[in-house]
Amino acid sequence: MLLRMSTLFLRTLREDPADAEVPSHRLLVRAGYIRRAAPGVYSWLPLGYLVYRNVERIVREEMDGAGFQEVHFPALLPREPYEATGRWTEYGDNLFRLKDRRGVDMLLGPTHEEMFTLLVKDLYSSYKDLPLSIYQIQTKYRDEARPRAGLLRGREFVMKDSYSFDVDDAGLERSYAKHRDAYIRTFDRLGLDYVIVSAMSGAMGGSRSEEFLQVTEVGEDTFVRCDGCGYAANVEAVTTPVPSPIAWDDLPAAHAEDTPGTPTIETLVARANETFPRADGRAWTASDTLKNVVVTLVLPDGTREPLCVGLPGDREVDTKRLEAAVAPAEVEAFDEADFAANPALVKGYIGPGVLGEKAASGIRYLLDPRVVPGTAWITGADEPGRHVFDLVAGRDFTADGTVEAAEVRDGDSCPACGGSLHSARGIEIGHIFQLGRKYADALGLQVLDESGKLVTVTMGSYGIGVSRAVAAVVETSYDRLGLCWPREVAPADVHLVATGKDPSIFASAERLAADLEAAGITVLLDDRPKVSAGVKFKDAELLGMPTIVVVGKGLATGVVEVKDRRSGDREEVPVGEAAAHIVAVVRAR
RNA sequence: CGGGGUAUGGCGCAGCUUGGUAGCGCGUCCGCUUUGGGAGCGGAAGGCCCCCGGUUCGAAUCCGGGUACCCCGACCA
Repeated sequence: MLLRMSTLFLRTLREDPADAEVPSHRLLVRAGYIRRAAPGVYSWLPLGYLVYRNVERIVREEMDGAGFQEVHFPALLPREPYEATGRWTEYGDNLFRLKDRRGVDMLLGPTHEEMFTLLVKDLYSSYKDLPLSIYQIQTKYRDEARPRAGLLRGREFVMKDSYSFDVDDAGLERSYAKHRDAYIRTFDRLGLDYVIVSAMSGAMGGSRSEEFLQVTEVGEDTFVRCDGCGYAANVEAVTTPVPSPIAWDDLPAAHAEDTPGTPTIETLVARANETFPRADGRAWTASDTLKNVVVTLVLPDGTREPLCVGLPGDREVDTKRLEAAVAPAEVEAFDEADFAANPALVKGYIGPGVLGEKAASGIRYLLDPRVVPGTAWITGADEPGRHVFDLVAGRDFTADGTVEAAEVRDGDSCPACGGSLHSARGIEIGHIFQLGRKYADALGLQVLDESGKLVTVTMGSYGIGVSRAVAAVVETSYDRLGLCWPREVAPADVHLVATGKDPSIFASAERLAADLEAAGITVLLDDRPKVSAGVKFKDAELLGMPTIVVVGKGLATGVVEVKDRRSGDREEVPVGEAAAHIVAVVRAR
């Protein structure tokens, strides 16, 4: 393939676009790879589409290589299947809905679990047909509340989605593992710097879920990693190491004290140190207090119920973690009206005494895992201006269970090895789920097993953001001059710059380009006449082909210049050997 | 859905405080010169100044109301 700058449909921008901040967005627009068509909707220009197709090709090769079969569903879908699984309403405003001329509801697919499940149900009915893994590469539509960062979060985007179908859990485990391996190969080929983190399966149901996160500051997902071992988890899925219970034989009895004007943890700690100093001389801190945070859960059917989370006073409730823990319910703040409806709760002085399904308030009470039996706390006495000291978990109060809802902080203990966790950000480039039987149940996907009994199929769901991966690749490979494509996704192998006014220079460049093309190398030839060398060099750096070849003033001494875009290394090569040399450079990686 | 910011030629911006014929750089087109780091000179095209209303002799500018976009948060298989 030979592309000519003289005729290429391309306009590079000299300055950064004002409405783009993250590097991938800024550079893809500036270098003329994409243009915004509408909020969160982008058009691909020739160079961008070449990159996109390369990424898609790699994804497809790895899927096919793993033995998965490609199918293709429509993006325009009927309402009924989504009604059957409840997602017509569950998806809410995020679903692009439309009506046909007869007023029949349709939608633009946000994901295709229903369609895949129904297709398999249509055709297959025996355990002998399974396992099966099929996939598609398809445009998806989600009416995001806030699209951002160019290709990273669009309302239209391309996703590769696969689904596995197995008769039993062991089969699902194998299908999941195959996808996991295929994803590792895919992202390695794309040159991404990623981690695999444990994730919550959340509302999707199922037992196991992992995300592939490209590590970068501009990512939207927060995850934690352990310094010591390989543990990594999405912040929603981090588990707290549970301390051993402590014997309470020697602990003093609980005693309520007057602590007027202490509705917050700060005021409480200050008052405690002033009026009730500890016997051992150490000062009270927020972590000695037990904070009881009440929220309202909104269930999918609209029912509202209060929930109280008890956690050490030095930590806040992380709403995302709490929501992940109580999914599919959503979490809302507990407001004044809610307090009025629950007179047992004394705002600012809530204690375990009234909490729990069997206690005065009847409110379900869940504890942070750190609050193990034998730990002693200062907490609300359920009377205005009073707190209880030396209230011991297990001895003086119990709860309805535990919940992972406390914020995760840098330095927290690793649940795997006890080391220290630290947080980082990432772009979700892939996600693999063990869905289980949620969709098969809802849509009635069953097969006959060996004994002739109907069994519900168990499924996995696996996604790669293909258009997002283009942006993710950029995030790993750019510098202050512009893009630096990895060879496998670059629009062309070589950017061949002809600079000078002597016709013999252009003739030499043409010959070299033809030789390279004949050898199977893709070439972007800058054959623009009357364009200064500086402009051509800047464009070559901005556009980011992995190898830049300059045919110019060196020709007088019989050499051309070969530069590596990423390292900046350059060497001079005799014209006669140039083609062979460049072929070797390109093939080396 | 909350908070902040912005809206002026293809791109990046000034002008607005204090109302008076819309400006700069880049890009584009023509001519000449130039050709190894976003060239020089001369000429040219291109603008409902986001929209609607108000004040005024006169509004890009002042006032009121919208809308859109960007960023942060909430949300996000």
